[in-house]
Amino acid sequence: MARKSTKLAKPSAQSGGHASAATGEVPVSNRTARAMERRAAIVEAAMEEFIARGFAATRLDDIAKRAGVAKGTIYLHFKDKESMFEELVRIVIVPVVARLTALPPPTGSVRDLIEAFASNFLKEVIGTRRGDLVRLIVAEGPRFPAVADFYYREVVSRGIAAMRALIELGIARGEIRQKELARYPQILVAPAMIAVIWQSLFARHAPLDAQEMLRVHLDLIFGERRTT
Amino acid sequence: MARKSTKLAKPSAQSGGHASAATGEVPVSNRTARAMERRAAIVEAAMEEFIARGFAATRLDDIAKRAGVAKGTIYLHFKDKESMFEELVRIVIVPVVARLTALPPPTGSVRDLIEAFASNFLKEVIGTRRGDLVRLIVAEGPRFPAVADFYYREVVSRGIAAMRALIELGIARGEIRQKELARYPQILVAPAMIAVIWQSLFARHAPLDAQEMLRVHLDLIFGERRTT
DNA sequence: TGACTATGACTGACTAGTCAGTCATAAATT
DNA sequence: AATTTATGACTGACTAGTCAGTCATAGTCA
Repeated sequence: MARKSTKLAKPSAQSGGHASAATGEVPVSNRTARAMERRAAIVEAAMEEFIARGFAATRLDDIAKRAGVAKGTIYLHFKDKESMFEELVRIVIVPVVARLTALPPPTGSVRDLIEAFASNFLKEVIGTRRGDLVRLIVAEGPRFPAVADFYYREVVSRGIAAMRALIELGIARGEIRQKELARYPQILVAPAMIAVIWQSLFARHAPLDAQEMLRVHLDLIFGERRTT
Repeated sequence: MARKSTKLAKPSAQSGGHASAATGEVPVSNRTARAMERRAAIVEAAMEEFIARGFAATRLDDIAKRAGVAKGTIYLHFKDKESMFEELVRIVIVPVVARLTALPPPTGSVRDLIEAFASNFLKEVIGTRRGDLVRLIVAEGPRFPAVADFYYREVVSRGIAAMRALIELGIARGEIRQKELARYPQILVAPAMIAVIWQSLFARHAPLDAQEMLRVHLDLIFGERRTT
């Protein structure tokens, strides 16, 4: 098996190396930085491919091509396809949760708080690649208990708890009438989730103004808003 | 269910032949009936497998084994794996829609109507194999435009229209306050969809009393119900 | 500073295995 | 016997994962 190769010395050079030379940009210098960049490229490419084709139908060759690396390189960063998928979810989800979690500025009414939250969710998730990831988790969850567990633990249970706290505050302050709502924070969140799914599946058939829908939903919970 | 067939009798002759002779039961005699039975068994088996593993990861061999037929038999009924999946969705969805559609007995309040609808949905879909199918459609939809189109056309758009009509009636009768709700019937349906997904993904982590949640949601829309 | 060596990140041809779809043959039915 | 239906061994295309070999870079020395 002489791997062969050697191939033509492939002098021409263009490649192999990274273009660094020609353009002279050479921003990344040391190896580690380069490796991190590649890892990021792989994660990005993998997300695109998994979202587009689902786990089983995604080819590692395609991920490699899209990331601009050789297939073997993927295995320098991830154990196998499955754990790549699981890590991928973590890598992408964690920062989103962090950002979404870190923004409760304890000011104003509960409705304002929730509205701020919703507006962020709208911007960060609905209709974005991130939203597609959520759909992907719904899709692959049953086959990846690890992913479903992670998602439940890190996103769902936290989100539900946070919403419940907000609802209880709203009830205490008299902003929310329906006391039972605290038992099912899912109701508060449901339209946002539906919006995520709708954008992935039906936007082409019937576009949905998610922002407006969420506003109407909040009006339903808090009562129509007086024109400020 | 109904793995059925053949089995029982199954003398020893495991063989392919059908036991018909031995027991003399010969329930289904003519070919067409037999063929229909087999087709149904294939559909049933395929649904189980697709739900459990997703489209790409499902093996036709497994479907055949589960259905109790040879792989080749599948190809007597379906052109290929892809069109089998598409037909499957139609075959399973159509009767559900028919049943769900056919039940508006024009009696009582709008809330009663919606409640009847919800209770049916609860019984027929949430937490059942059918609910899993819905999740599967959400999962595979983007890769099967034909399925997404069909589902939008036959289920979503009809459902939205029906809900909108109901909401408008409720508004006209003074049962529903929020007039804007008619613009987003999705809000009315969202908790039910969330319940479907929740049961597939998170029931093991945190069971959800879907019926109670839907009741709370209707209370939110119609106002708390007086104890009848 | 320039030349020489050591390192390990990277490559991609290759292997072993999987699975959709076929078709020659067998079984059942007429 | 002729015809229709069912079977399952088989094929060929495809792909996850491997690993011998390459080469850009970091490190060392003069």
